[in-house]
Amino acid sequence: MTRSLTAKGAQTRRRIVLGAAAELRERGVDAVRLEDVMARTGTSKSQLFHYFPDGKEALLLAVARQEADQVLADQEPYLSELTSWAAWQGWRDLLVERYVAQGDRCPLGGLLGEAGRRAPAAKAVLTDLMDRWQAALAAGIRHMQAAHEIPPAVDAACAAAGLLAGIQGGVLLLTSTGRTEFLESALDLGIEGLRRGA
Amino acid sequence: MTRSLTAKGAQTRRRIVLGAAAELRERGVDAVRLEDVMARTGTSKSQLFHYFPDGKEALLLAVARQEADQVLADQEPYLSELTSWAAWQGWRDLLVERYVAQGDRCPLGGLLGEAGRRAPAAKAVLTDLMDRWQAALAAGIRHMQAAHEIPPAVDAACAAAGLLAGIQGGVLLLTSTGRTEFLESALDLGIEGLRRGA
DNA sequence: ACACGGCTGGACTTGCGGGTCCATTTTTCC
DNA sequence: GGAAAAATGGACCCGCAAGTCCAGCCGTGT
Repeated sequence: MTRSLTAKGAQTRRRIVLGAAAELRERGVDAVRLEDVMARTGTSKSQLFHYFPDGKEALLLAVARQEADQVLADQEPYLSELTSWAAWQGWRDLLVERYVAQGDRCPLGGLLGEAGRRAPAAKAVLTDLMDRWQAALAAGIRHMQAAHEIPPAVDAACAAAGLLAGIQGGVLLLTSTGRTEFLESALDLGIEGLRRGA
Repeated sequence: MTRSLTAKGAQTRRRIVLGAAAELRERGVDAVRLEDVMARTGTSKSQLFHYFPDGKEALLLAVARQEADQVLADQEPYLSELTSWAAWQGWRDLLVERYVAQGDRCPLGGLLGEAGRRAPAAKAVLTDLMDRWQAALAAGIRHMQAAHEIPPAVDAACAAAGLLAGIQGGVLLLTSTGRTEFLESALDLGIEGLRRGA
């Protein structure tokens, strides 16, 4: 993107993005203040605008990209290798554990809500994330179908979409109500449904 | 709550809440400005603070209560009478139709996200809504079990939780990506799962 | 009718937070 | 070593929107 970045500059930029991401998780999208990011990262306002001339929105967009990649990376090594029921179960457990540990801090939850309306670019990042996520699940389903573990009648894309919806809703309800049953039930029902060919 | 309300006063108050609700749907939780509510409802700032002395947060809380009740009311007459597969299907279709029509405006989506963190009262409204919603679904499942349409091994509460998670995620993804497949798949898979006893 | 209390209008204050500017220091590169 | 470019510090500006205040209006009851 922006050329001419000193090693020191790149490091500072990275520090800003990471600090902003942490601040985002703690405070929420629209409660993040540039001042907080400055304090956490030990930078000044001129630095923020030096590396992100388009201001807050551009910074948050960079953070969104970072977090979106992280969401998928956090599901490895399971997500890319959903080739056995054990892998599915491991993936399920990892997901639950991770989001329970996160508590009410969802890195992208805020963006999903409605922040995307004023920031179409952020919306694009989110839809792209969901596309990749759904594709990974669908690939896993097809692997299992090839291994005759899931009936061929199952539409992989549809099943993946439904499962993904369950995850998102489960996480949403986890963050807002503090209860894990929604996420766990959604995952268990979804996986059990695959087994039975729903 | 507030006593000594003239008929005219009650009407104005109601007008404010309704107008604020509309504004909330259109602009989102934290993008709502008191000024917008004033313009839409033809009221002045002193009126807003007259009826809601605690300011914006109290107003939005009143709106949240109103909208939460509406969400359940909108699912009638199906939600209370999930006693046949036809009723389940009708409920499913109604839900999809309603949210698709709403487009990217979700009355409570914003609150679910993270607004609840700074407004615990709003959070309580949401958890209460989800409780009632889940209970209604569980009741429907038990009806079907009594009619031997759903295997008795199914845990009604868990299945309802999973289904609800799918709905929330489906709506969330509908509002953020514009695609209906998530909501539809989640509902179809959930209902199909009930049939098969997942 | 008249007085009291709720109702309404609108100007004003205040604080917060994003964005700008420029002077200074540090790095890079020839 | 020195000029040019990048990195940094921090003071300043500005608009927006929540919340305050008070003066005047209605309508309700005795």
